[in-house]
Amino acid sequence: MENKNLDLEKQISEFKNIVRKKGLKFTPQRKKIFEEILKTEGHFQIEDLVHNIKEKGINVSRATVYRTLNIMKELGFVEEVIKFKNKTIYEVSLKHHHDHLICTNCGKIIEFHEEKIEELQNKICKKYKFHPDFHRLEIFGLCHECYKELKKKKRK
Amino acid sequence: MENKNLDLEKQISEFKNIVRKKGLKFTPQRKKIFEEILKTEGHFQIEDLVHNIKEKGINVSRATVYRTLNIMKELGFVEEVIKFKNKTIYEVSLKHHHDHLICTNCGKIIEFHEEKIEELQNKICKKYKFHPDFHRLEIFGLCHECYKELKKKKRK
DNA sequence: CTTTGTGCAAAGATTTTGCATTGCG
DNA sequence: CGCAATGCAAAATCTTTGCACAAAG
Repeated sequence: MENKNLDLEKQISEFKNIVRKKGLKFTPQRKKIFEEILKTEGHFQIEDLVHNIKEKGINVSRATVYRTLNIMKELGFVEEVIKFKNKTIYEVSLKHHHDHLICTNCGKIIEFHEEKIEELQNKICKKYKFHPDFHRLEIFGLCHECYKELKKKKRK
Repeated sequence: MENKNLDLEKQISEFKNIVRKKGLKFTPQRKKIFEEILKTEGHFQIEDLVHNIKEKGINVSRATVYRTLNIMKELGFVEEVIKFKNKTIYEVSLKHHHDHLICTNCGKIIEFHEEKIEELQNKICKKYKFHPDFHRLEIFGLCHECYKELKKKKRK
């Protein structure tokens, strides 16, 4: 628990330094948004963020949330990872790269990383003389729980 | 050329039959939209479609284009494949499955298919007891031409 | 003739932006 | 103090929808 708080402070401090190094300002709003993002399990949607912040009676406007996220994206603290049903899902980029299994029924996101897939991708890029920057691999389908549930319903 | 027109008619006819089989109506608008989609090189954006149709003086409203695309998606004639910069890119699903290299500079889309990646994906799904439906693999970066061009500019 | 489709305009949803004001550094 | 950030509301995008009318089957 204490450990966690130390981590949190360390990350916020790092964020502060990087923001300032870029000639930007470290405002209470940016701090708050960053804290809220760290509290998520790694993935979040903007509207959830806005909602969570509003709920706690903290004054950060939607515009600021959007603007801050764009800055964080540029600074590499978050990534736009998934677009599904016209919603953008962001991801906190504190871990190493991974891809996603997305349940189209319950919305659950499972992360995975398969080095061999990354290698094959590089091979393909070479073949097409393509210079990759980043990629997204999203597998949509049903998680085990939803699959079982839907199979049960079908039987009835 | 003649061959191509035969193909076209055959595909339109198939579309007509499937639409009717579903109890839906085969209207001139739906025919027109389908024809325009077939004319693309496999990928298109809704607004381009609307624009192309409008330009030819054909009367199909934006609402009808959106509604028709949703139907075509359900019927499997098109797929939503890429979300980039808040734009949805559709793909005509007449070819076998493939993935995409997307140039973030010029927007060019290169298609590829790598069976080994598909196999690895299946392996991963099994590991997580996930039941895949479809997937998207998008590699963003620079195509060879843009890479060369941007390198040249940087030097100056 | 019934039911579905269309066009239009309005409404929704998501994201960006202009401008006056605030506040960090 | 100067410049960047904020909040607000308006606007810009993209997409869906209600309703009256048209047309397919």
